[in-house]
Amino acid sequence: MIKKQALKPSQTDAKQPVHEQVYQTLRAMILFGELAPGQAVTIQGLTDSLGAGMTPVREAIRRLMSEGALMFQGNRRVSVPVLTQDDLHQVIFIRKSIEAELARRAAQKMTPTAAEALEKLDAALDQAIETGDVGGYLRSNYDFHALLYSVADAPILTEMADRLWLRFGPSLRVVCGRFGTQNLPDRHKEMLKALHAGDVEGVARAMEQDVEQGMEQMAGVLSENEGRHDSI
Amino acid sequence: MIKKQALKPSQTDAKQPVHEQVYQTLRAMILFGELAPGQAVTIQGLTDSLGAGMTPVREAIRRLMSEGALMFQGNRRVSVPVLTQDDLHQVIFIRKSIEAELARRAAQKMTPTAAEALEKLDAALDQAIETGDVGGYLRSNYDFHALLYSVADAPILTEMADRLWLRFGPSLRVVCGRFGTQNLPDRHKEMLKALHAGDVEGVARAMEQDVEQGMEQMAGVLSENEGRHDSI
DNA sequence: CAGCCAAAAATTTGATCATATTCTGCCGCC
DNA sequence: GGCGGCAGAATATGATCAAATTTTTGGCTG
Repeated sequence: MIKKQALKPSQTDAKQPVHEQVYQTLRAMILFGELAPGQAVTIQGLTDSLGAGMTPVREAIRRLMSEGALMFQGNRRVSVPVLTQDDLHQVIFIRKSIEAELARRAAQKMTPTAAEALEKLDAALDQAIETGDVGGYLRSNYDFHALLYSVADAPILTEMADRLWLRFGPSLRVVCGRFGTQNLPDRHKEMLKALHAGDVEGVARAMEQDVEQGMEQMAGVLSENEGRHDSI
Repeated sequence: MIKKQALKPSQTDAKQPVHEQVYQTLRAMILFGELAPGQAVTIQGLTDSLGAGMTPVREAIRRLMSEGALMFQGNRRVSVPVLTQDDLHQVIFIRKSIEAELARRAAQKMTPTAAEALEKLDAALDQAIETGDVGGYLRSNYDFHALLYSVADAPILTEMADRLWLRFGPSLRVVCGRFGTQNLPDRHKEMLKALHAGDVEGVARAMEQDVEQGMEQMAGVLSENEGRHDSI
């Protein structure tokens, strides 16, 4: 079941509308694997656990459905989609293409401030890997990529990349939960080095490899599990 | 203003929920340029013109916003987005990548029935071009690509491609409305020929060129108009 | 006296909620 | 094992409240 946690209008949210807060909350839960693949999501469950009305919750769910983060099961049921092997290969194909381009653009527009922030995030990521902090790893890894996207200044590409993260987020959590963070590939060091050298294509190449390796590893783990019904 | 037209529960829709009908209606209006770039869209306007309640309309709008087909203007106004030169180049990049891959997959899974249907759609497209029927051209062209996607059997790639169509639909309509259908490139003939020859990479190449030429032509026209405020 | 800026009321639109209605799935009964 | 009712959840509506834009009006200045 979804744990009860009221929406807190934290300082950053200021006066965001409720449906936006619900959306952000749900999105983070999916992205960082707090909802397992296949788990059912009900409107009433969310109105209760989030303390919001039905209309905002409905809107948030529709939005996430349209982003592929939630799936409509035909008979008005909604659940977190289970990524198939075939789905994952499609995701891999697009991610490699889009994220390489985003990296290219980011490399051309990089500022010293942003580069420094990237180094910091990468350090946090390393620490999460060492201590085996799965949640921290997922967040740092996403933040690293997200920051790069924001530097790239390409809203349409960024939005599409974000959408893909939502698709494999839940499965990534499952994979990490099962096998730990130790052998996850991390090409961020190479990326940062190429960044400092001003090697645009090098950054793009490193990104493509980072994506490919991470995704292929996921594909390997998922293929072992395909068809099984156990979670975590 | 948006013209008044009640939702008709046509035979195909059968028992679709209202919010789905509203979504489909609005989507088609945007995709085929019945709403101009920059045009404002209000909830109350749609509840009146479509004869639906607020909740379904709200959901449909949220969904389309999340697809990039509608834009939130900050002060809770919603409008059809105006495609900038920069946006368009991002769209071009992804379309080339995704649609080439879709064409590749479609070529491998093509059936005689589907190939025949494609020929028919291409013929309809040619006729629309000859008679200068802009609406017919837009529809046939979309149908041609959509059929190819469905053959490719790659839901995630297809969904992303569809999303991109929604982004440039309104602008494409403007371009066609201004310059007619005569000099629009059309690589469909090459694509069909390669398809019959079983030349998978040839199909992908033809698709990439079809996309590139169509999009670049749009970019050229848009660049002339950039900054102006006149419509149509 | 006319024109203009600004402030405030009024209207329009969006956000949220409570409620009614419809549909789905399940359970018990025949 | 099939059929009908029952419970629960989703869909849809209208009412209500809040925000923003537009209009009006009053005062000031040239």
